[in-house]
Amino acid sequence: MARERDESKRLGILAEAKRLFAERGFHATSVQDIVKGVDLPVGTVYTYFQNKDDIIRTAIDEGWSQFYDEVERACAAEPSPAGRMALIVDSFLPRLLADVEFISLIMSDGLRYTDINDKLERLGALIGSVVNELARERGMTVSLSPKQAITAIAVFFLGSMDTIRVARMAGLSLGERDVMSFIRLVIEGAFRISLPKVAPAESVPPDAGSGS
Amino acid sequence: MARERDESKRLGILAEAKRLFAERGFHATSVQDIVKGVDLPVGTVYTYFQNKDDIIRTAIDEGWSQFYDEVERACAAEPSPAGRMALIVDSFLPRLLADVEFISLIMSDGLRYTDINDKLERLGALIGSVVNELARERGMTVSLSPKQAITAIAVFFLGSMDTIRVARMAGLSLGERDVMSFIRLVIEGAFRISLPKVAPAESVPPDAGSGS
Amino acid sequence: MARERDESKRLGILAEAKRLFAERGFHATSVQDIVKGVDLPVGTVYTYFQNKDDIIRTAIDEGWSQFYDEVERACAAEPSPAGRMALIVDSFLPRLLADVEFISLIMSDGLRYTDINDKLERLGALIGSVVNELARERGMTVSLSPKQAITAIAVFFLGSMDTIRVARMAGLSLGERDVMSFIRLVIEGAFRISLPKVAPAESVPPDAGSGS
Amino acid sequence: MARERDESKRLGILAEAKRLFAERGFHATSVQDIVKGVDLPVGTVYTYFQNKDDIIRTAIDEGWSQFYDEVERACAAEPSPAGRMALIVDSFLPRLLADVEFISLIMSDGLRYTDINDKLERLGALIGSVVNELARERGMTVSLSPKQAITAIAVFFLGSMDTIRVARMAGLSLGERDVMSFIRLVIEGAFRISLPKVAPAESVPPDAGSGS
DNA sequence: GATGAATGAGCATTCATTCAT
DNA sequence: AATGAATGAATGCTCATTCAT
Repeated sequence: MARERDESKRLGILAEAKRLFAERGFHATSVQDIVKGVDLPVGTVYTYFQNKDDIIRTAIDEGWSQFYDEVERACAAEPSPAGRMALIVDSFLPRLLADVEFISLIMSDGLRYTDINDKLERLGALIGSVVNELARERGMTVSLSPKQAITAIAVFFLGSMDTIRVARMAGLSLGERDVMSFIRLVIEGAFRISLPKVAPAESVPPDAGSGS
Repeated sequence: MARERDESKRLGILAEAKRLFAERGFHATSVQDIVKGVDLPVGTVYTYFQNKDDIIRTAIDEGWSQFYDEVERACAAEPSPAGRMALIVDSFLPRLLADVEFISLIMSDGLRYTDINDKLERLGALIGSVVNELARERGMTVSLSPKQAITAIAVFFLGSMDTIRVARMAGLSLGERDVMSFIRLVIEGAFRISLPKVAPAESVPPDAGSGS
Repeated sequence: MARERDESKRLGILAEAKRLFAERGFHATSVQDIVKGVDLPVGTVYTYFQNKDDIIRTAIDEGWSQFYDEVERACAAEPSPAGRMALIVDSFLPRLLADVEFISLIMSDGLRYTDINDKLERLGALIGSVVNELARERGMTVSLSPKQAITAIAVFFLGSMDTIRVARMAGLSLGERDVMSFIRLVIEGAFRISLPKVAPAESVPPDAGSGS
Repeated sequence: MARERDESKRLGILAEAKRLFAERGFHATSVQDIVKGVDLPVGTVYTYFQNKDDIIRTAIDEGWSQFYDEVERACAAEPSPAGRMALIVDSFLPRLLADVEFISLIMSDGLRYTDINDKLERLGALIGSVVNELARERGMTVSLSPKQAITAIAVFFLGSMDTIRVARMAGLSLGERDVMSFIRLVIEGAFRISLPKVAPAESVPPDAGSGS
């Protein structure tokens, strides 16, 4: 839409901001830090963004939409519930886990700058429906109320992210692999299905694997 | 002979700092903000703490030890594994949940200022042993490896905290009650026991129920 | 396109800083004092200098180079050793003496912020060579070892500066004129030459006569 | 006069203050630094001294009187002018040189807190009279006016101190030994006498050799 | 008298944002 | 539109001195 040159500046600022916010936090990153990392004059930031808050808001919103759109598209293209579940667990969850610092930022400072409500409810509903369909397909009666189901999803999702992040920062001997294998175990146990083994998440490059 | 160090001042600073850190984050809270809330001159802070970092570190460390010591004492006094599990779920988890903002601070900014490794490992080990004893008592074979077990505990623990925090901040219609009931469901399902119903956590005053 | 760096601001800050440092010392002069004297907001200082140390360092380095370059140029343009000696004694020494407070600052606090080693060795070598050439021209054998010569130069140079400064600050009845006449006496006695009488140094305006 | 215990505290504060002032300068040394080094409560300082200025003033005044009294007594006890000169050069000058940082402090910050006028004039007069007597004894006519003589003394004295101090701090390869040998050379040349060689000044312990 | 906590103005420096160029 | 110097309130922290104990 805009000139190519301009959009690349905007994206450069966004990428560097995201990187620094994830690394040091929102408050510990100055606007001057961001432009230094991307070799642009300060003023430029205010051509593309209203203010510092707008940078974090945009980074979250754009990352999230890209991610969510892709999840939705991929799920729509996948005929079987089990396949959709495999997609979520094997493809999308690792991508989120690879970007754990930034997702955590979304869940902390981000909450002050974006409305995350809709986003979470849509994602929860999507996962919830996959879960329900899978249960139905497997001839199981869901013993959880809708609210319990959504709670379960939230606890597993946020718990996974947080476990990885805290373990990494605190130097615990728990990693992505352990969390992934635990999640698979839970799902395989709950639905009595067998999810295919996939390449370990560690092979996903940290900044390319996820748009969020 | 000189004026004596006034523990109530130290605690006042600590409490106000904890409150503000939880509310706005560490960086967004200035030392002047803290003293303003407790009506003390800036200099006083530096009589009781080395610097701003020392405030957060102390708040975390003291809160954590108080909490952990109490958990340990209560568990030691409780003869049956099921009783210990009930204690954790019905007494200690709600206390943590009541102080969710601050626990989250510990798990984010706090990681840069305290060594949380030991703390988490001790807590994980304690809960792990309760889980194991309960399983043994119930005549069950534990199908999880030790690492899977610790992962499970971390995911449930951190996921519960985070779900409540995010839901609260983002205005989702999920609450402490939902998370508690989910956790009970999981435990009752896993061990085929029935945990007694207790008073809802909401009745616990936010700042008195937990030293953490 | 943006506003350009304003060299006059930089020089204004430098001049005011130099004045205040000389008057009260480095530690007793605050950055706010400096900007107050030159009617600029604090922040501006940090556009032109990295920090307070950088101000004193720059003041010393730039002043010294200006001074030294001029001495060197003038000496190179003067054919006879006696003429070079006269130049040093009658033109450059008075300029240093006129700026005695700041030179003293260089020799005290300055030593902690600049590398003065090179500067002094170059100046010492230059004066030393003038002394040697003059001695040779006058058919005298130098009875001082090189180290004794450099010591002599240092003692006379620093002693002159210090005598004037201390006398002025302590209110003694010794002045620039006395020190100058003593130095001339020593040189005239040592080399059996007669240095021309020049205008008294007091006529040199304190801040214009020397860049140092 | 006061109780032994008290006087030792006062002297301890004075010694530590002198050490720190010489090392870091007056402004860079806090009162709390001083008491920390001597393990005394802050309040004590204000029992013995009116304020921080009073510490430096006292350190200078007491050190100076002790030193001057001793010089005067020793000179009075020494019958020959040459002996008095030897005393000054070989005994008292090295003691001052050993305490060069503090003497320099006297000559810089010290000038703002003490009246040094009298001290310098008395010392100058004493040295001046030794010089005169020695000249008379050697059958020489003094070719310097009284003011020139006092200037000469000041330049040599302050120049020696400063040369050593600057050389030491700037890392030049000039030392006490060089300065001492230069001073002897000048005196021996001027009076055609031979001063006895003495133990090198480096052997004088830095803090015991001088009361100043 | 001895003590050391209390005090708050003052310090060097940063930073989001503006706006002259 | 692009630039980056300008701005000054705000930051974490220090410190000489006082004074309750």
